[in-house]
Amino acid sequence: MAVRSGPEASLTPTSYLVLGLVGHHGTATSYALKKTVAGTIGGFWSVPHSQLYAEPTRLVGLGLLADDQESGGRRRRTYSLTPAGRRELDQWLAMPTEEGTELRDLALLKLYFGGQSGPGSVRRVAAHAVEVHRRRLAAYEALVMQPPPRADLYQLAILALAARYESEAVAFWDAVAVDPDLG
Amino acid sequence: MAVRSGPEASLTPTSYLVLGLVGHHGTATSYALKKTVAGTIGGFWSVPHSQLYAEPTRLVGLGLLADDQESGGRRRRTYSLTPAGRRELDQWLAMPTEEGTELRDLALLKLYFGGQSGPGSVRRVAAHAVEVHRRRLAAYEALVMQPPPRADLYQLAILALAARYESEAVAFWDAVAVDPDLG
DNA sequence: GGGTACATGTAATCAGTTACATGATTTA
DNA sequence: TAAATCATGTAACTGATTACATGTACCC
Repeated sequence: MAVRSGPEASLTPTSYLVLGLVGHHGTATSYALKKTVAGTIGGFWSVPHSQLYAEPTRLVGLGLLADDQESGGRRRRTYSLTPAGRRELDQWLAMPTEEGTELRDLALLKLYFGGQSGPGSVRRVAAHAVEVHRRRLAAYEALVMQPPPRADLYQLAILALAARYESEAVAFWDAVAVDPDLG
Repeated sequence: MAVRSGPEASLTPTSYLVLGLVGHHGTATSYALKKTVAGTIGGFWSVPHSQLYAEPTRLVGLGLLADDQESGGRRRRTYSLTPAGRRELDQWLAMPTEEGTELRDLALLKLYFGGQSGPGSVRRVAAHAVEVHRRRLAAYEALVMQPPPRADLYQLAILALAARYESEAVAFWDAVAVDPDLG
């Protein structure tokens, strides 16, 4: 007789992202999740919108979410945590993780092979990366100044960390753009 | 009659990672790729080893890699770039990317929902994250001090950037661990 | 009343993950 | 010679991506 229970084996980070967002909002439609992701976490943990429709369906099947579908009009589904879903989420949130941060970045991957592409390519890639990170930095700073509704201190702290990373990235790529040989 | 050519539509970042590594080494087995990834890029762009066996096979099929299989012993396959592969890689390396960095981090995701889990959980998750990032920082610093063979300036610069991020992460999580309420 | 952006999904495909399997070397 | 670790793959499954499709509300 096992002590642990629940379907945790089949849950992915996306599952917990959905559970967490629904838990945070109390109640949410897929579209609401999409908006939240786009506005905040999306910057450091993106999910395509189709997943935000598919995943809640799965979670309902697992008994972790309840859904309430409108009978008229758009017939849209509103999700909320079941007690089992709340338990599963809490348990996951309390468990430290072994993995660190993955800095997934195609531009860094290209730079990694910069020795094969030559200074011209490196300079162009770097110049563009500067712009990309500048924009992101501006977006994060705007969010910190004018936080989205329902944002709490943890979320603001994370935005601040992300902003710090972006500002380092700007400096980094700028240096590369100025001197693509890293002389 | 199209001007562009090649199978670039079906190539993923993993494909280019493999092409780039093979190009960098001149010639490589899957195992060699695995070692390189584990030692360097793995920190910011990880790939499971099974992909490093499957992907080269696909690339051979697309005519971008050539393989040379030992007839005796381990019958291992050694890959090298074909001219088409070199062209495809160069073209990709020269093209700036729109996407920025994704800071994929399960611990940050948990912290994002920290308001739902309480200070106790947050503290424990943070304390563990400090350790994880400390170890990574140490590993990056060791690499910078004693670079792997064949590492060039670009690769060292990236390691340095990663190290800077890790040291910020240590500070960040340490602050959270000390004061999980972010008072 | 026609266009455009918002809103809400479904379907097909496939890369990536996880798990399994096993031969070759080294070490104790 | 047994154990452990290094080296080299294969197989099955499925979550994620990409593309398609359509309804609804607002605006000019």
